[in-house]
Parts: sequence; C-alpha cells; structure tokens
Amino acid sequence: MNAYTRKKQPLLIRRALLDCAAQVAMERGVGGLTMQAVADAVGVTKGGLFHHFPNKQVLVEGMFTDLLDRLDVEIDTSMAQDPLPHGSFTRAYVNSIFTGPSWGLQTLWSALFMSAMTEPALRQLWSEWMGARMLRHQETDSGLGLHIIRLAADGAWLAFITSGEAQASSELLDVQAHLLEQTRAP
Amino acid sequence: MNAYTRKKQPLLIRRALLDCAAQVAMERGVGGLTMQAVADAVGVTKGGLFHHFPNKQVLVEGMFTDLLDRLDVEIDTSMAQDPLPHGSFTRAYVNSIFTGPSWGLQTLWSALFMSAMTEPALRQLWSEWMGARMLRHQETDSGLGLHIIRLAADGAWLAFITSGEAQASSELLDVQAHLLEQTRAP
DNA sequence: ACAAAGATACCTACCGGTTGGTATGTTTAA
DNA sequence: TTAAACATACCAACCGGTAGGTATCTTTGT
Repeated sequence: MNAYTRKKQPLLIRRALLDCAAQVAMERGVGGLTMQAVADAVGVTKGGLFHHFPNKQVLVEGMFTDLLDRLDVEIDTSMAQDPLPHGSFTRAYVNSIFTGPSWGLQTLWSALFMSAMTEPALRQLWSEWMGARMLRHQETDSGLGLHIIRLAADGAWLAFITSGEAQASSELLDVQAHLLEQTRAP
Repeated sequence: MNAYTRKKQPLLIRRALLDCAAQVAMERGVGGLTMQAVADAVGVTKGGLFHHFPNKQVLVEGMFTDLLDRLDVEIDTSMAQDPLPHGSFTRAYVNSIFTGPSWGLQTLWSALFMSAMTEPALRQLWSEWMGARMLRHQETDSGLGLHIIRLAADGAWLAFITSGEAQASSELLDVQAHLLEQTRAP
C-alpha cells in the first residue's frame, strides 16, 4: 500500500498543493502568492502546507520544475513525430510555445512563468534547462538562424502575455507558420 | 516664484522620489520595493512620500510612465537619423533594446521592466504604448517580417535577462546585426 | 498475527517583523 | 493668514515561519 492508494494520500495532496499554488500565482501574480492562500485553495491549513514544503522557496521551485518536466515530455513527443532532423528541436519548441497543451498561449501557465522570471533561483533553473537542451540538440539546432527563430517565439509569447490575452489569434498563427517554415531554410 | 525656484522644491523632490524608487526597484526587485526604502533613499520621511504619491500604485505607475517617456525620445532621435523610411521604427526599436542608453541590455532598467510586467496595470500601459507606436508607424513598419524582427528583439532581451547577464556579448551583437540587416529586406 | 513503537501527516495557535496607510502636528512660503 | 509641504507617531493587516499537539499510517519484534 503506497502513498497513492492508502486513505491518507500525501502525494496527491502535494500534487494539489503544487497545482493550486500555480493557479494562485496566475490569478494574483507572484507577489500575491502567499502560503495562506495556497493552503486555503487546497483546503489544508498553513501548517499542513509547511509540512510538505519547508519554506516558500521550495514550494515555488517545485512549481517551476514541475512545469519544466511537462515541457520536456511535450517537446520530446513532438520531436519524435518530426521526420526532418534539421531544426527539429526548434520546431518542437515553437509549437510548444504557440499551441502546446501545457505551454500554449491560451494556458495561463505563461503568466506564472513570466512572474517566476523575477526570482534569480528560478531564472537559473530555466537557464540550465535551456543550456542542457541546446547541448543535446547542437547537431540539429545550432546556428544563428534557428537561434533567432527561437528568440522570436519567445518574443511572441512575451507579447501575448503583455497584451492581456486579447490578441488577434489569426496573426499569431501567421507568425507561427512563418517561423516554422523558416526552420527549413539553411 | 514657482515650485522650481523657491527654496523648497517639491517638484524636484518628486523627481528624486521617482528616480530613487526606480533604483530601489532595480536593486531589490519589485517585490522588495517598499515605501519606506524609497523615502529613506531620498532623505524624506514616509509621510512626506505619501504626500507626493497617495498610494504605492501611483508611485509605481509614475516610475513606469517615466521610463516609457525616455524610450519615446530615444526612439524618436534614433529614427531622425535614419535615412531609409521603411522599417525605421523597427530599427530604432531594435537598437534601443540592444544598445540604447536607457533600455540597453546592460542597464538594469530591463530588470525593473521585467518585474513590472507582472502587474496588470503596467502591462496595459506598455500595451497602449506599443499600440500607439504601431499605429503611428504603420506606413513604414507594418508587415509580418518586421513584426517578427521586433518579436525576436524582445526575445533576445528576455533571454538576456534570464541568462543572469553572463551571456556571450559577441553572439548578441551578431543577433542585433542580423536583425538590423533583415529590416532592409522586403 | 498482532500489538508495541515509531514515523508520517496533518491541525491549532501563536510570534516577530514588516508593510501600506492614516491622523495629527509643525514648518515654510506666499 | 492660510495653504502647501513636510515630519512624527501610530495602527491594522498580513506574511513567513515555528511550537506543540493529535490522528493516522508503517514497521518491527515476538
């Protein structure tokens, strides 16, 4: 009888804590992310929350690595379906940012990520993730052209966030298509 | 004898308040921006600060619009020196982001701006600024290609922030040059 | 098999410190 | 004199974190 199937399910609570923390951060911004609010959203007391996460930083970093893990599997599955090696990571990256289920523009995860960029510890996590990925795909995705395409995808994502999510989606699709097409060029 | 020339110079105090608020926000992040710290930095009591700015939000928005004004004049002067009309705004925008005095990557204003993006009120200010600029330069800077170039510049800026300022600057110059060159293409 | 022993998973109650904000006094300039 | 420009003193709310207790689960010894 593991922690998932017994009557008290601490791992499920932990998961709910992580999810609700993300939701609270999306709704009230990272400045409004308080331990009390997270605990209330799950239906646990603050003491219970501190049992799972010894301090706030661990909580936030937990949210973030969780997000990175999802992005990892999303990109890997996307790349597996791509027949052309050259630029395959860049295409998967672009698609994840624009229309991916957990990173797509419509999801509010973006807002969380944005807020998270404020904190140095999280920035380093992101930096390490990207560095590892670039090292892994240097055979197929190095070069200035592909780099700029990835930057443009980041910029589009940033623009979406700052626009208050009321952006014309048709223009976004144009951008996405144009970027994807450009990954085929030398 | 107006407010600038008399011995007590409230408008100068207000200006110092704005500047010091920006500096504090850069040093300690927007989360660490406290009214007390701003007042201390200027040498005014907190009550005095609240005399000039009725609440914190007004103070932060004041900082932000101030920043936007600087960007405005920076871009205008940059455009005035550009002989080619087509893409002139995009080039000025790219240059401001990469190497501009108040918005350049090395300045810490970027970090402040980044943090500011978390708050919806400031995001709207930015959105309105960009919207007005695009309307103003639609004759010379509309089109998908230039749009993507601007997005890439935003992305480069974002990447710089997240990389912890230890980025290889030569690569950044390559990106800048490549983007500028591409504004000349149809 | 089963109870003792101990670890885990919470809750209640609280603390020190900080924050934005206010109410009221005092000085300065016109 | 009078209004603006400050200073002083204070407050209510909140925040991250801790202390100590209780219920529940797991392991261990026999």
